[in-house]
Amino acid sequence: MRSTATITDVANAAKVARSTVSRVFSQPSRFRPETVTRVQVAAANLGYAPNPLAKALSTGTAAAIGIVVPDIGNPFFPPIIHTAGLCATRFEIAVLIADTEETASREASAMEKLATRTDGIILVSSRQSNAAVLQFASRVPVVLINRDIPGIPRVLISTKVGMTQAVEHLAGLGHTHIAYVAGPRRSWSNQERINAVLEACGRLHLDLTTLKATNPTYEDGMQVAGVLLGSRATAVIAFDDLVAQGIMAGLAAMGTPVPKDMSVIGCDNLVASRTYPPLTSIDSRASEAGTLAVELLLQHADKDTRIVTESDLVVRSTTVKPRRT
Amino acid sequence: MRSTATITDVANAAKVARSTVSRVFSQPSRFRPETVTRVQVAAANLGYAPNPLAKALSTGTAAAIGIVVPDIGNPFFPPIIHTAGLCATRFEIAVLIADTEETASREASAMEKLATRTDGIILVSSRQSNAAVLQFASRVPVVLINRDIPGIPRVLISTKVGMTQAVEHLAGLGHTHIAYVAGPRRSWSNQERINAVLEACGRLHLDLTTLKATNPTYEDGMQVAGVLLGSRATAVIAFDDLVAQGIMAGLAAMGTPVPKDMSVIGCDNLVASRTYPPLTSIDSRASEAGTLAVELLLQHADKDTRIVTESDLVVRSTTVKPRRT
DNA sequence: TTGTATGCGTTATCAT
DNA sequence: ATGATAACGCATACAA
Repeated sequence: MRSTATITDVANAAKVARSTVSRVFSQPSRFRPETVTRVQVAAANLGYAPNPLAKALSTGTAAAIGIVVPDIGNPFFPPIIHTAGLCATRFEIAVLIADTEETASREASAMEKLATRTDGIILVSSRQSNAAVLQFASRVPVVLINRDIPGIPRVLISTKVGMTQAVEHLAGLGHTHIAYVAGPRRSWSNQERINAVLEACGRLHLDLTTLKATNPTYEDGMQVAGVLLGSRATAVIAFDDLVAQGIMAGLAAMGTPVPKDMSVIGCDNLVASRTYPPLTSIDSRASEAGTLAVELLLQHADKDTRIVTESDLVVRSTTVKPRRT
Repeated sequence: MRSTATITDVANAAKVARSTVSRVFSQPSRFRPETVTRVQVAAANLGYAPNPLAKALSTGTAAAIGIVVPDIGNPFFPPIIHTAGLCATRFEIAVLIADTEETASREASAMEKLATRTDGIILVSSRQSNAAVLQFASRVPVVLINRDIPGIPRVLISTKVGMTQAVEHLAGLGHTHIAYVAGPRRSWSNQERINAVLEACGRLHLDLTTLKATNPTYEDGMQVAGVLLGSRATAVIAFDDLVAQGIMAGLAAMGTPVPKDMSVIGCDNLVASRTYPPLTSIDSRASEAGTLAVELLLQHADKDTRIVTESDLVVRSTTVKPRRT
């Protein structure tokens, strides 16, 4: 916190009362132009900037929000944080950030800490129980991202449409047996994705093999590649790009060319453009969620607000006709 | 900002003065155990938590720091932010974050905003002029990461050792002509890297071709691949992993197998383990810089403090003996 | 060992 | 149209 000129300094320099200075900044129209400019000049000369902390104490609103993510290092979150920050800046609002290292306890304490400094919290991919989150949200304004808890405003990054398009894309190419590599069982995203795949496969009469990547990592993706080759699937949809990347590496290591012998589709479209071959993936437009969440928080959105984002398939080079029909 | 129990509420409940409550939290030893527990019980019952904003106003220190990065979406920064946050949490200090979208003007205004809310700022890979940064640092405690401005404490993420090891590694494999693909001309990192390569090549009598990736991106890396094939180099060191990834994709697209016909080395070791083949890269341990910078800031490090981090080569699968000696 | 009083920088409520 | 003054929640110098 820096000691700069205070409102009192400006008031003295401009020969007016402190309250006048304060109001010149908020409602200049209420004053004679002469007074306004006198105050503004004095403020400029002294390099005066209002102290947000003092303002917070006086007004009861901190002009700051908190954003809590499981792991900043996960490439899924930075775009969300980025747009949230952009949006917050538009409203002259500061962003506090906390990384919970994927643990519920750290998440809880981080929220508690942030709550006392901010006007509300955006909780992304919470690892806590519904009950814990609800209890917290009853005391502090909260907006959820990627967690579907009735009673708390939330924005869900959906890939349902994209997943459906992915299956249809594969069916259109002539695939009749595909695999889905699932992510974290409890995750809302995973459940939505697998449901979409199930529905589309049923509708299009495709055989479906379901595999699991316990953790949505490159390493687990690599391990799954072996199992995948044991199935009769000619195409695979992975829980996310990271897993898809692992699968591609695993297949390559086993001498199976992608896409010739196996079509691969990722999800999130985060690193897909930088793989080789460039990965067909589902763009979830996750970054939009950051903006939406900030707006919801600032507008004190109704507790039943539930925004579901759109998504679509981005076809690149890893999906082709199956070798054997 | 949430309205919770205040120090006055606790004081009333415990039948003591406000100052007693305050001091029970800071120096419990000064009180009779009976008083201490009475206050603690009252505080616990009311769910009292000190208001950091009020404390900040009273003490003149905000118990918060700011961290300013050019682009959260760049995978280079999140690890730094992560460790900085971890370290700050250890000291019970909050972290405000700002993303400048790579522009000097946004960076300047972000720093100005953050300065009024925090006790100091960590400025990462600043895009501003030395003069502007110095001027700001004269008013507000600042620690630099990856910017070498005398007069401001700084931590530099060095890859000198790793780059030297990289050249030695290639020489050891039998390469006699290598290429270096440079990054942003003005960047401290780039200058340090190219100097290290120049020195090692001179010492080991290696021919060196220098190429440029105007922006350190995957796309520019791809474009460079063509030029690279026009040279007689049998190995290439890229400014960073992203460029290396682009080069690998470019080479693959032109039918040049890596590493058989071209050895490739990246830098930063951020995505290297997830490429295929896994990329030999230089681990710059960038994340350490976050911790170091926070410590420097909190300890009010001397203005001439200059920490240079270590680095080392991580050999994976993209570097082998040259085909033609 | 504990209580009283004051100030931190701002906004807001009265006045004038 | 502007000024005086009381909060906001806490820490601290000073008393007792």
